Amino acid sequence: MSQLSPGTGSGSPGASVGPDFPDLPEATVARLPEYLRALSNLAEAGNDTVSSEALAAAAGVNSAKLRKDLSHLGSYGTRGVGYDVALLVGQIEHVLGLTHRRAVALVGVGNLGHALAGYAGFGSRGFRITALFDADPRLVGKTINGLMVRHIEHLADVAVQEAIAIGVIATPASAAQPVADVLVRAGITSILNFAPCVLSVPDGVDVRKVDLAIELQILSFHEHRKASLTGVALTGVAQNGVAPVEGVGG
Amino acid sequence: MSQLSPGTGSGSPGASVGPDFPDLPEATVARLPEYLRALSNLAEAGNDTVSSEALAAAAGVNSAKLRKDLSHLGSYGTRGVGYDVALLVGQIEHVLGLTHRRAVALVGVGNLGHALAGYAGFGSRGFRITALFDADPRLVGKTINGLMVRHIEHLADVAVQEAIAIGVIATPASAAQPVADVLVRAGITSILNFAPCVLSVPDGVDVRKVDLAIELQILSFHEHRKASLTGVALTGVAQNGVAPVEGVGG
DNA sequence: CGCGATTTGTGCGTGCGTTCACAAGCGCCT
DNA sequence: AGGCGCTTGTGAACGCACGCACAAATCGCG
Repeated sequence: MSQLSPGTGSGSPGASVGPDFPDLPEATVARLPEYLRALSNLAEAGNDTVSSEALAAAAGVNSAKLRKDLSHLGSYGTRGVGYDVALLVGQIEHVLGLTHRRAVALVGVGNLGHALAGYAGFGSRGFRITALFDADPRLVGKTINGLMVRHIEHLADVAVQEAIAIGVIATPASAAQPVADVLVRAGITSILNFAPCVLSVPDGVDVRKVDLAIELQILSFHEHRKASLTGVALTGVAQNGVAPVEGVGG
Repeated sequence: MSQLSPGTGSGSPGASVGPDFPDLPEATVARLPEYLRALSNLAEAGNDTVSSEALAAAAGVNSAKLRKDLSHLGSYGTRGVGYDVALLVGQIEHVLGLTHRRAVALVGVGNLGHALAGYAGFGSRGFRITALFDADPRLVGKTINGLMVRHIEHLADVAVQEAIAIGVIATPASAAQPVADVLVRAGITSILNFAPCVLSVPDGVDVRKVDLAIELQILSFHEHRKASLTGVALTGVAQNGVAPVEGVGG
């Protein structure tokens, strides 16, 4: 996934070219958004500075890990004091490329796509869904959240015109690969895929996949395992400090 | 052979309660659902057996990794031939605890929750949302996909009565922690959290988090990085055979 | 001005996950 | 029956990530 590659020379390089962090560990990158969210909350709560301990707790990680993560993007903390919240917010936003709101194209306005189109959480965190597409003529022309659904054949035009670099696929699995091909051909280099299938894209295009059923299946495994354990050790050998559940088993 | 946990001698090895795989690597567990999906597709396509190479391609992973993953659950392949698709499907389903359909409670029937309640992908992959809850009286009583939305104060009763072990939180972030507390108190031990916040739960309760904005922010980072790179190395050192993007750059 | 309390930044050991490479095993063909 | 090609299963090496523990640095106070 982290296979980077030049080429795909797209668009204007003028605006915000900086000597950024090409070697940030992927695990760190995945946690930065979490820190950013926690920091935003802290900033809203009026906090000026925050210690690594407090921020780590708010982000649900180990404090040493947090410090190491942040150290990768420079020294923005003060020993004995902590981190400047506003400064860190700005820095993380810069690293994540969130200094300007990014345009997102959403393909597939079915059940899930409809919800995503109306999801407020995107707008407040650096993204704006600027175009909706579908192949179903019954959905084309419909307006969702003030945005009209267009036929997917117009995707390339719109994507280029509105400088859209991120696409979201919320179609059935059978349609996902063709849609991905269209997205790639339209110059989109980042895809968030909600369809339960593997996408094949050329190098230089990043794909992240979110599969809701898989998440549940992983939980199911642990549930199954826990059930086996309680079945085996039914005597109640409380080997962990789980709080007793009240009002159950009656 | 993969000798797993010789102890835990629990009487009957016959039916379904077995000393399962308590030490399966977490990374492997996270991939098993992907293998299962690929295998299901292969089975539907009429394939009887499949090689690790083919299955790995269908699941989007390295074949060595796939073999090692599968080896953790026993020898279900035949050298020189491949894996028996049906057998492997059954085995993975067994390991993941998907031999019976699991009941899921969904809390928060807003924008996203509504979509999840109607998402067909759950039903076909081992889960059934059997109860919907919300705190908003305007939503309580509404019927979604043939299921009535109940007030969250009834969650504990319903969860116990219907033996629900998995809960999905699709509420705003501000409501997520109280909802999680309610779920835990109702005896639910697995939570899938769509709210952008960290949940605090007692030991023994598993939480998985899906944050849609974070996924986009991770993509944004790579997008930003790619943009910087193309800005720096604009000459286009095409060292890979990436398909040229047409009609971009205007 | 110096000292102690506090917190960052990081070197290092450890464990996990990934990948390579190959021996072992299986079926098929002659 | 025997050999050959193919595929699995796994030992071993490698790299990454995590967490501990501590030195370095800063602030506040007497």
